[in-house]
Amino acid sequence: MTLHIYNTLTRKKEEFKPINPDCVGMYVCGPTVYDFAHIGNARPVIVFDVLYRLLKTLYKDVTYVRNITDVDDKINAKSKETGEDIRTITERTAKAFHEDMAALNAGNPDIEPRATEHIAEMIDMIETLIANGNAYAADGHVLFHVPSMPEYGALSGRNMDDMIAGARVEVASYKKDPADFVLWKPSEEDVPGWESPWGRGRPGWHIECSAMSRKYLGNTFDIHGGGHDLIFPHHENEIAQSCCANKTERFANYWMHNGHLMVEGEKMSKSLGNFFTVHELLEEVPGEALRFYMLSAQYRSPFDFTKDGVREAKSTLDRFYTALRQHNDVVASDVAAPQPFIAALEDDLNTPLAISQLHELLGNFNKDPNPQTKGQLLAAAQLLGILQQDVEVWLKGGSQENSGVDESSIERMIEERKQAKANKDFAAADRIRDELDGLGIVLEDSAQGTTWKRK
RNA sequence: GGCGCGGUGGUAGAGUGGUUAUGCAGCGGAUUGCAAAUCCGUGAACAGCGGUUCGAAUCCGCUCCGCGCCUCCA
Repeated sequence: MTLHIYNTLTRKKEEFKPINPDCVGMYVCGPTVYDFAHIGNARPVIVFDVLYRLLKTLYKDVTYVRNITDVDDKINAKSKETGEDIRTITERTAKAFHEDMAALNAGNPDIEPRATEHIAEMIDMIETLIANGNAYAADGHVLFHVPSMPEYGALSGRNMDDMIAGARVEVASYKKDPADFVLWKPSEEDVPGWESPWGRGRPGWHIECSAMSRKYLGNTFDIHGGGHDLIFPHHENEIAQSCCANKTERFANYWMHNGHLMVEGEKMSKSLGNFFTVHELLEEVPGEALRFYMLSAQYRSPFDFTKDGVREAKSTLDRFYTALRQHNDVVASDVAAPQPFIAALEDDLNTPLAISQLHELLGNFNKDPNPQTKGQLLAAAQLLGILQQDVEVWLKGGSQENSGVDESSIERMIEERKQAKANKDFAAADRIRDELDGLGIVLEDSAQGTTWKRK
């Protein structure tokens, strides 16, 4: 089995053939930094982190680029609303984003370019587009002229007539064609702006990805990813800009899009009160549980995020960690993840199937705790980015840091219970166990003694 | 209106034209002072209607239902 990827461009699962087998390039659309990342923002981060881990085992070198959008009208609006300086907002939000994603065990990309640091590259690209006859300046704006690109619409599978028919937005007077989109727009005094051949202004939404991906990955690269909703218009417009500016037929060879999140069966929205930021969820659930939960469905499917689901993911991880603790004395061999597990991931990141392999490994390990199986289990888990932390920290930290008992009192009560058991005073022993249970502490007796964990 | 995706057992969620997904929950058993953890066993599904086929939950068509996108939302 080799890596196969569902390509939005062709609507088929295809064998992945990198342009250069020694160095795979991947670009994923990153956050606009104006507010905490919500749980839906976490899905692509986790999914492409798993892909990155997998690619690194398959290829010598992988370059993963994920941008930070720090110039955007939503940021401007936020600043106007709170009075906070724009730079302060973007710096603080980017930092929070990194912390939250780290808690989800998602590593940083190799390169994380910021839009504001690549204005010159964007202006350069826009000038090329004008020179090539694909863009025009009007009213302080620069617009991409969609009819100048006959192939426009290939990614999203739509044609111009459909779009005009379905258009529900007023068409600005300076547009030559209703489908034309903004590359550059003028900035009023109180809005961030940069000097340009078209006056003081700021870039449109799509141009940063075209400019920055070209700078770091070249005119054509392997994989471009992002949320399903970005297919149109964002990615469609990126393709138009890049192919016309670079005079190439292909921008990215493989387009991957993750499905959206629902919350408790409903669309996540602030008004419904089911809007969760990663930041607030991390206060009640370990990031690893959120990550594992997200991976329980294939990345292209819509995902219904529920609190019950998170709890189940957490207790499943408990099972794995409990087994690892029980056989703490077994030293894991340095082996690769088993082939069926790899094959599942290579099949368009079939993480649910991969997880079922993980369960099989767990069963084998419980039956026969040997170094080989433990090594395989940990190697497989590493690719998913789970089961890498200290077993005691996981089991004793749990999700209830606030349950109010400290470790020394727990140890003391376990000692008391041990005495009671030695005296065959089972009523007293059970009373202690019940008391601890009420505090969220579960005891596990074994021949080696008693261990505990938080629920 | 246009384009696209999906409907699998109590639940979450894979999958293949004919043979057990897997987890959770349930039921029975082993183990345990009793539990917990673990192990063994077990029931249960492929939205509906047609078609192709020796055979379809898996391919095709239609119907019903749900969802997404259609200019700045991952």
